[in-house]
Amino acid sequence: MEIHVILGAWYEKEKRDLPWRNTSDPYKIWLSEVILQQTRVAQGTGYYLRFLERFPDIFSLAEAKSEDVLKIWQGLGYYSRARNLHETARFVASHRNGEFPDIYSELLQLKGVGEYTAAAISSIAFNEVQAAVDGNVKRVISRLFSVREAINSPEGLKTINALAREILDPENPGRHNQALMELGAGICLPKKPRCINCPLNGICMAIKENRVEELPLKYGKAKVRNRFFTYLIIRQKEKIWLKQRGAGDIWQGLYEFPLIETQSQCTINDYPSLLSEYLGAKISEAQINRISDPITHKLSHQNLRCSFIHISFPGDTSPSQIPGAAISIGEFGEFPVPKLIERYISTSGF
DNA sequence: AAGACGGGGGA
DNA sequence: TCCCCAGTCTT
Repeated sequence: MEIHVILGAWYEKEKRDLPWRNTSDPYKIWLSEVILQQTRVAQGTGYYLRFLERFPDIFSLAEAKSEDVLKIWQGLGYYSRARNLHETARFVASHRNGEFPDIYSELLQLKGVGEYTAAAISSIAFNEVQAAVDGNVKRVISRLFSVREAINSPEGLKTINALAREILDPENPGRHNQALMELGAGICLPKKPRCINCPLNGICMAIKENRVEELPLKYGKAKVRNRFFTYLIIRQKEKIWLKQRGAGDIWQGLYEFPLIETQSQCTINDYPSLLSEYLGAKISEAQINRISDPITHKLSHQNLRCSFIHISFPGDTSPSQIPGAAISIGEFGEFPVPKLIERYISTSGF
């Protein structure tokens, strides 16, 4: 199914009831968009309601004293927004007979109305097919398509804008834009996104590639990805288990011990369930010989926190679920392994 | 392309 | 503390 269909249905069901969503008055939509520039809904809502109470239409705003406009704005920050709002109101009132511009290109000429706000107003108030790309949308799109470029670089922005236009709902651009933003504000969060509740989690490229936490990329600071590895050094008599790494990740083709990767540093308490799940067998504590202190291994683009758990099976039987294959310890030197593994073995032994 | 512009809230 | 928020304007 098309993205905008899923998204639209989700939005109808989950959208918040916000005061500016029950109007098609461009004055009110314009006001809400300006207030919400770099401002959270929770912070802006009270200002929106008080502003409208004091200046219910564009003429009352146009006739107001600038001190009174700023007074209402007091505490909200970015006060140029209030000045531009006032100036634009006077312009529209005097030069356009109070009629708000109704197309993107003209909205863009207004003071304080940039690309995002022009697209938002034209799509929401006038149903013009324009993609409104704000911080939420940049994040959602970059994850949805696993965009490799930084979202604050010119190329990255071009990519995001192009994708935003592609997935736009031509029948309902305003609703679609708001749905994308709603998703970014409530589900596709900067940190700890709630992918489990996301209507698009089945088609999200970042989820598929396990890159949700590191996206969106930002130019300026080198984003180093943190990963948490727990290696299982599994021995039975003179045998030890190794596993070859697959494509699409570091160390492709090299060998290492069976590995459990977690999203965060796991503690001693996590191991029993983690191990039994991974090996498909109950691991009694007696079989765990040693757990190393975590080692940090730095790659240019990743920080690896690695722990090693030494496990032995004294008898002749071992779980059949162990990933990889058992080799004799004597053959270990014949297998290519990452530096990290080599270093650990040379200092700690098997 | 980079900096200025605010204040609040969450981790 | 740091990051980010329904961005825009200026240099």
